[in-house]
Amino acid sequence: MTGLRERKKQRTRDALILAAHELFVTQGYEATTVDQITESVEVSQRTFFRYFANKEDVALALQKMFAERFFEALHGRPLDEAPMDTLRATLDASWSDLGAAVEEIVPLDLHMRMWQVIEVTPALLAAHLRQSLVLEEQLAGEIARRAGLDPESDPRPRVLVAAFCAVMGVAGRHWAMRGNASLEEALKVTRSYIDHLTPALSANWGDGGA
Amino acid sequence: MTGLRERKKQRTRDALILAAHELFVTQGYEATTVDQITESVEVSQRTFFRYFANKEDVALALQKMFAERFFEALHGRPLDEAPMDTLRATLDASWSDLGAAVEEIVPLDLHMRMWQVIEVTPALLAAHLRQSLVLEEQLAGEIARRAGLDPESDPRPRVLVAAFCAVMGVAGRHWAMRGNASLEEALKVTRSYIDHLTPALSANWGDGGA
DNA sequence: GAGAATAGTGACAGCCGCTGACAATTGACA
DNA sequence: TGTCAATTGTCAGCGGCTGTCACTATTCTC
Repeated sequence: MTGLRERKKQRTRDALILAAHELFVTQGYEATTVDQITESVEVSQRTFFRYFANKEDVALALQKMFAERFFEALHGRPLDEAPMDTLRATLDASWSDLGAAVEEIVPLDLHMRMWQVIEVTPALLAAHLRQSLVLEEQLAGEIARRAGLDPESDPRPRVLVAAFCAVMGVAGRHWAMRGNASLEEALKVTRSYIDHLTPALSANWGDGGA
Repeated sequence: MTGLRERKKQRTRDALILAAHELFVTQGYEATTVDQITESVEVSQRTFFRYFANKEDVALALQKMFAERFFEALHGRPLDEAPMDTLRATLDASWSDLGAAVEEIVPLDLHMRMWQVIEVTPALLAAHLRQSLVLEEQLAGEIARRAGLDPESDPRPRVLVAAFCAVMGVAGRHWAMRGNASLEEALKVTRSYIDHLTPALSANWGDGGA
């Protein structure tokens, strides 16, 4: 279906991601040099930087895939849902597809451990947060479009999406550090955290929420 | 009150921050080299890296000051406030003090323009987001402590603070790019965004919120 | 199916951020 | 004033990243 050239490119790209993940997870991100990655794939360093803008990029390639899929999944939702329900439903719907897509490039277990490396490595965490912010802005634009609002003037889409993504982030961090390394667990934690959002904003925390 | 040595250190540090800000704002962050900064202050490059862990650090020094002051101000709040009210009140209380503290190092106008540079420069935005996350975690710990909750097991403090900080971030970005360059305006925007949080989470957006 | 157009790669040189090590200088304090 | 400790400058060097150019591999065209 696709040309030989294209397939070759895809293969080196995937190989770079896989090799990088293995090295990052075993040695740590900072301790791994780009040269080590390229040596293990047998390409030149220059080639690496033709596939990835920088060293962070290869570490966050799968996270980026997540963002793209999530955004696409949002398009498919029916228009009569309330905004918050749309986000929640998109989460549920895109979750398992995502696992399969990841597995085609690196084993899921490796991906999970990479997630922890990201949380623990300042440079990666920073880049990851910025990437999440890009997704957030896309989501806000789409939510506004669906609701027929102008995303520039009406703050509600941005505010809602910001809160939603923030909670997703907290859940992700909690899961990466303390949960068990399964996708289902991650989804469960995330859903639970999102359900805590509205109650947490209310004045009194008298009842148990742990 | 303090020794000569201490004062000298403070002065070089402030001079570095000021020089860096001027260069970043006029030339852009990436286009400015550390050598340019140190030349304009007449210290060696090595000295620069003894004051700042990296180039990003000097650009975010004032943002860091903000975070520290905000966190300290949280301590002073009465314990009988609801968590959300505490955060809101801390915001109001610490705002103007902050302007004064900044002005001692760089002119407020320069600081405002630096804020825009941060939003526009990927590397700086990333570092800024990570720094904000550190503040977020501190705040969550303190909110949990005040409420007598275990921050590990109870998600509510983290969720509340995450949502609050996320909205503050959206407001800050909106103000930096589109608002006028005054502190009062920034506070006004931020307050307004926070007031939109709870309504934005509700199901229907029928009423006008712009 | 041969040759032209194009895409992808490797090799090399070089800038810049950042660090370790050691020597030189400067302020603190008796 | 002399000693000690803190601060700084100098130098060498690593690693991330980029521009350039020649070379190779594929796709396209006739």
